Amino acid sequence: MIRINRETDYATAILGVMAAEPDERFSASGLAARRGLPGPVVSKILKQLVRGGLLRSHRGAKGGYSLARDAGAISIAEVIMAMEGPIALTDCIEGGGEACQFHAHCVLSTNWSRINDAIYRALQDVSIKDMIEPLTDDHPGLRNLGRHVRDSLGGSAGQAKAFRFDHG
Amino acid sequence: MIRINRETDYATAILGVMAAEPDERFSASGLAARRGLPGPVVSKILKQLVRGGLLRSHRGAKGGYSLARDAGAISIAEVIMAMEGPIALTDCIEGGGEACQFHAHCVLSTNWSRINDAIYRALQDVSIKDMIEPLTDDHPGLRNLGRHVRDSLGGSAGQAKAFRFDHG
DNA sequence: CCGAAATGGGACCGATTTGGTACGGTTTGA
DNA sequence: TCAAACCGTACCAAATCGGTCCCATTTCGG
Repeated sequence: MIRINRETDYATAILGVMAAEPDERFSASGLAARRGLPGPVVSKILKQLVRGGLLRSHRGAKGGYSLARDAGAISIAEVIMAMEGPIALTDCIEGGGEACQFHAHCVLSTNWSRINDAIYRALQDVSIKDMIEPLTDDHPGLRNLGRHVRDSLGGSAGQAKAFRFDHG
Repeated sequence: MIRINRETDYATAILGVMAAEPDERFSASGLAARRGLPGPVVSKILKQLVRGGLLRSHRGAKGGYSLARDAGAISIAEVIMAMEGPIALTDCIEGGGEACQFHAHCVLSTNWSRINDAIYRALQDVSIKDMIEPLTDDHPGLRNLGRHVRDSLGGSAGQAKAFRFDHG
């Protein structure tokens, strides 16, 4: 239902805690306690974020997790992709057009692709840092959101590509 | 995965066919044949769209479905809501804040709400009519998209409300 | 050198959602 | 009266989601 799953939501919450003290090193259990979330879930999420390149992990005793980059440089779009894979509203977009089993409506797919593009760029313009502070009227990152959406819609013909996350 | 479900996709395809001949009356089986979709599925979708007020139905022989309003006045947001219920990225938004079982991160919920708001308004500005024609650079509906997104982000403090569809 | 504290990588499971089918009832036009 | 349509709803298999558990591996510290 145009909905991100719960783990992604938790992920932003966890990243929010870490963003407040960027130089700290956090253990999974510590973060779980801080957010009141079940330990195993937090652990699972953290592993995923490491695989996505958003966190760095340090093994062994006194190990833990820390942000891989500045919180201002981690976008919500990246968090979603790390947790859920490519951002693709429809099967058509995800499959690059070949997934339309019924080949039903490829006229529309270009426009779905544009909408997808717009949403992606909007999410790309909101960072973890933005999320942890109350947004004021003219927060630069968020004002740019609108512009990028407009730009993406004015661009050349739709390339029906999903925005894939490089998990490698 | 920030993904609309397949039936919603089909719904836009079906509405697209109907929008091309606004005065026609379409049977479920006819539409299914035209789009190459399984009959029962199309039928199910059409019923849902009637309940959502987007289509009018006419029973009996020579009956069928027709658009309840002009195709330019039916937004993608409405289609999604008719098919999938309220547009709410997170549980928090949907439940009005009380659904946070772990009460984890209500600092962030306001900002999620703003993002949700932006996406909703963007989808509200794209009509079925827009979807059936290749979008040019400065299609008015799509240019407005960006502006509305910006407006929603500049607004007053976030009211964490889902955009509910009145199914009654 | 050993043990505790951490992460890494899975497997696993119940509950929900999704995608699709089926069937009996009701309305309407010829 | 009969067939063409819609209406409602129940049903089902498959996929996804939310969450737990277990064990291997790494590292620090005494």
